[in-house]
Amino acid sequence: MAYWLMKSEPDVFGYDDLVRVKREGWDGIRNYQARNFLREMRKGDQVIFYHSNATPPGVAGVAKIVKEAEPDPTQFDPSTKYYDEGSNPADPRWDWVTVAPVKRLRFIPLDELRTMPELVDCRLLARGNRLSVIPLTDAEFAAIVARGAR
DNA sequence: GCCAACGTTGGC
DNA sequence: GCCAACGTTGGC
Repeated sequence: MAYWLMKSEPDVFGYDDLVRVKREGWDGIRNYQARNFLREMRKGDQVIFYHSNATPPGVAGVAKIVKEAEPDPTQFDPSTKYYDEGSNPADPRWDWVTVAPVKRLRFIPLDELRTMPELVDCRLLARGNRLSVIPLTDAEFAAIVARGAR
């Protein structure tokens, strides 16, 4: 099983929203590196749900992959801000995965994540990091879950 | 292929 | 609202 961290802006879609809707297509990924990670995800992989652009930013809970990558329908929908006129329906450029909630964690603010020795090498904390889908090691995932269980 | 301009992300 | 980081675009 693989582990991931995915960012979402809680003003748009937060962990509470995931709990409410029970499963959600993770739309709007428009970065090739992030897309390639989406394509590596397998059903059952565990995901740390991170609130970005929030006050404060931080980890909100655990989710899981319930459906593997398939074309993100918003790329073909001009009414959404994720529309990509350059994407060919015969060979779609962007994918989404479907996620479901697993467990809410005690909210772990970014400042606290920065104090965790297990996360010193995590891309989330790297200067200038903007990637919204990040692979985690087993140890990083376990440390975050343990921290959020306190 | 280089690189300047531009747009976006995301913390603060 | 500001700005650092960095990905993308497009002229050459």
